[in-house]
Amino acid sequence: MRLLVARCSARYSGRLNAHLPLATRLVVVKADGSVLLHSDGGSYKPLNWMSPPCTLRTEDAAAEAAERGVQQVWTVQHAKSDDRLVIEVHEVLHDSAHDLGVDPGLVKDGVEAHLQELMAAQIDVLGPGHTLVRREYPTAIGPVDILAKDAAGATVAVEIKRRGDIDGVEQLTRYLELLNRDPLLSPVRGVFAAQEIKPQARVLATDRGIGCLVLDYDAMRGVDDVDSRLF
Amino acid sequence: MRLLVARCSARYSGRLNAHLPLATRLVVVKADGSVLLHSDGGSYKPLNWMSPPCTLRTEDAAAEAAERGVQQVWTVQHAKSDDRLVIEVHEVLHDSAHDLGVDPGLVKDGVEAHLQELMAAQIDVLGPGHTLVRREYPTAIGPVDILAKDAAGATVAVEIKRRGDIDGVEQLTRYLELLNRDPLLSPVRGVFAAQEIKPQARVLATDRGIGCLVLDYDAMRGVDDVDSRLF
DNA sequence: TGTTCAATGTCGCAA
DNA sequence: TTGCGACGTTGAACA
Repeated sequence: MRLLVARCSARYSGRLNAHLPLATRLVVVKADGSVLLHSDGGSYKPLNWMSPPCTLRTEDAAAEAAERGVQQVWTVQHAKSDDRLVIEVHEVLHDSAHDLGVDPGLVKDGVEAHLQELMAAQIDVLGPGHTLVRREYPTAIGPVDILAKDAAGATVAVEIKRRGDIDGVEQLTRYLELLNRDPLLSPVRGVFAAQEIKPQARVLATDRGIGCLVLDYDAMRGVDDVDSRLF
Repeated sequence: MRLLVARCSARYSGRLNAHLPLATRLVVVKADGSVLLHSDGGSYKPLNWMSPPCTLRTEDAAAEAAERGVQQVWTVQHAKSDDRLVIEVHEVLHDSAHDLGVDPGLVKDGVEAHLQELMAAQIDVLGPGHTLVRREYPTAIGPVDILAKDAAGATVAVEIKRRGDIDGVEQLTRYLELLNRDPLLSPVRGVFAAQEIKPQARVLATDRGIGCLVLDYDAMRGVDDVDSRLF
């Protein structure tokens, strides 16, 4: 990994065109040739970058550029597309290289799949008398998160999201349309369940006769913990 | 901005829990207190990070941690949430600080807004005789990108995307359904316009009687440049 | 300040 | 490889 702190300007062309005026920035060159251009603020997203696979070519500035104060020109060319990042280095304030080795990677502990597990285990959050048919009920266009029966024996299809927006309602709508073609299941009622449901999504769901259910993750996990202790 | 290259492990807790095993990494501390943890590969996304506003506390390792080889413990606490990143520094290989100043920021060109401008100015890409009604035509569920009339005076609703996938077709379908309820506009025809249209999106659009239009950004910009020179 | 939508999104999984 | 959905999404525009 090479770290450069330098006054520089940059130009990206590829999926869009973008330009960075002259300023002091951090340039990170990773072992795979990828390049990040960071300012001293903002978030983790660089001002500009090039993703691997790509190649970096560094060269002294041509006469024309040197007159504008450019010392070096770094060209980062993507290997599989026309994406290109050109950095004009005006002044180097720091330059160092480091051998980092391979990273073992991040170990995550997710929330997303957990909601589905918890809901399957506590299917009565749908209302008294509900029973689980199965999780990930397969259909031609993908698995329905949860299929259940209500107290009256009618089928209920549940789509679970952490954040419930309009896309999730569309997804559930497609499932319902398909499921309702099956005479063994029809009529199938839809429930859109999420930790948070956006107003527009709620309106759309309601308009289509789909129920909305806000899930309390902490409460459900709490119940689950109690269960865990009992067994 | 402080740059640290160090053997370290890290633990994040907040919206999820995650752990980074001991390895050599780059730690970037920005002027606003935000922290990035980068490995020597992957994309521009750090392995772990803390976004501003947050505060960094660095301290020498307690006896218990020192026995595990830890020299320093860096705790990055988010100011407005419980998000926390704890870095255990085992060995410092590089440590430097740099004054970068404020960045003038990135200038972009070629995003969806540009496409919409260009298309409004060159509405005849829809076909001869088309006229613009207005951009961002408001409806109850959000603005339609472009509303136009064709040569015969019939209404055309256009949804513009940089990359056209299935979501954009769904969006346009919702607009069309709504617009067609308006007797003053109905019947409204739909056109899905994008620089690139995914095959699945094209199939879905065609199935719903929605036209597909692939936009050549460079060509449209070229025409626009010519116009700019003329007036 | 909150909501909505685009993004050079990126990332991971499965068909 | 491609499609598809989630993301500690981030970021910007707008109400």
